[in-house]
Amino acid sequence: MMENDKLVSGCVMKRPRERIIEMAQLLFRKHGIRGVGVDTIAEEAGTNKMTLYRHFGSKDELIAECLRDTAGQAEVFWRDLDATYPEDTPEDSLAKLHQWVRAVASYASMEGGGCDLLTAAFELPEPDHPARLVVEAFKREQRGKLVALCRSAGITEAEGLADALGLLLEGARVNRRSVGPNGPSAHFVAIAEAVIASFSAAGERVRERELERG
Amino acid sequence: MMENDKLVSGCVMKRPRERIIEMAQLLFRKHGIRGVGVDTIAEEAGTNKMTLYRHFGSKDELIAECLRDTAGQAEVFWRDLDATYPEDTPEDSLAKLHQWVRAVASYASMEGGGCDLLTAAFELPEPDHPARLVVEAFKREQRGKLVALCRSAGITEAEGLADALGLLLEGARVNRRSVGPNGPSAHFVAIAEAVIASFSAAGERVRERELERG
DNA sequence: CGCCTGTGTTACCGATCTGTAACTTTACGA
DNA sequence: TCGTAAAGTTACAGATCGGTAACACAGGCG
Repeated sequence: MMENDKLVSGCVMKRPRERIIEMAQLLFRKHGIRGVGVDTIAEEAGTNKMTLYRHFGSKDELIAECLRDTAGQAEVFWRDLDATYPEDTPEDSLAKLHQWVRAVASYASMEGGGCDLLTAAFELPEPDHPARLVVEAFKREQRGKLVALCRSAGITEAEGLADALGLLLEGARVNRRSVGPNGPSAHFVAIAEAVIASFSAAGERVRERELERG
Repeated sequence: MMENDKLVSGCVMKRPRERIIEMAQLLFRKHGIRGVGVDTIAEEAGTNKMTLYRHFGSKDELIAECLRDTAGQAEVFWRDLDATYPEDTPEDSLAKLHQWVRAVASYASMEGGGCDLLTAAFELPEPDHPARLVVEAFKREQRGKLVALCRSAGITEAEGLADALGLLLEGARVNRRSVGPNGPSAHFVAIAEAVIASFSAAGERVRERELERG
């Protein structure tokens, strides 16, 4: 029983705020953000519209809060990755990079795994929507972490490889959304491995050339 | 003056059907598909709701028609490409592949270039929506053409390269939508070239090995 | 001239949307 | 036991949504 849970008539139940966020995330994934109203969210969460508005103020703020919650799951993701490969040696970091590929692939192949922020970016075109700030900040942060991982793995063009992997991952997500899980996105791991290999080989060639020169 | 234009009080004007489609595409890009109503579309197109419904029957059908129109532009794209590189030799096909990269990059960097179908896939989650059929068919068709191009360019793993390029392109589009045109998507051409090079080199290595063996 | 097709106009339907007001009930802690 | 804060209830406002009915009007063509 967690900190913010409550006992209602003998039944353990999370508090309304959490129930609303979880149900909103679920319904947003199922029907789209604009495809579900606050009334439905509140009812399905086992509460009512007034409580929802007392907690979040507006639907837009609820959306932003849902995205912040989703983005927070990425921290667990990186913590797990750091726990598996705690060393900072180039060899361990390269293994960690390969593990990153497998992990994001398995996460992205889950039901709506990691698509929430992309969906928001597409469904809410208004440039000053509170949700867009969350999306932008998250994307930049993830790119930074991936660049750092590539760099400590000894990749010379760390930013190039990180961007390549980032685009491939987002492409895999969106492609899965378009043509289903059996399309090109199914080969994400193989493609990503090939790209990593080519960037590693490029670094090797540079190093060999430097050795030749003296 | 085109076939379907009309002279109204001395002014050349396209017919309502075309005006509605063009204005709908524009407004869908600006406010999202669910973010704009049929009333607004009709008014902004200089006509009225009844005419819209007489032509398209429903908003969903209008959406599908808009996507079919957008998808049709890809045919012009490939025709231009074929016109520039009419030969089928591996050398010309490889040059054509590089030209494909540059062309889709410049197309994707245009205002909402090629994002309409992705937006629809994200905004319309219902699996039997008429728009989803258009999206799926289009994606498969484009992949087929790209695979064929890679193959005639002498790439051994034609499908692998085609999928890699496809995912990169879709990733670039969606990334641009998330963090703007100055993010990782700005390096799409460089990344795509690197990937092509690595797939070409892989083929070279295979061929060298076969030569060594006999 | 009369016909016909395409288009414009107005009014309307029922449903749903975000958001608010006022009030009642519940739970928990001092 | 009483006070307080969170949560539930009901009703409603104002707007917008997709979609339809009925009718007026226009131009082209025989």
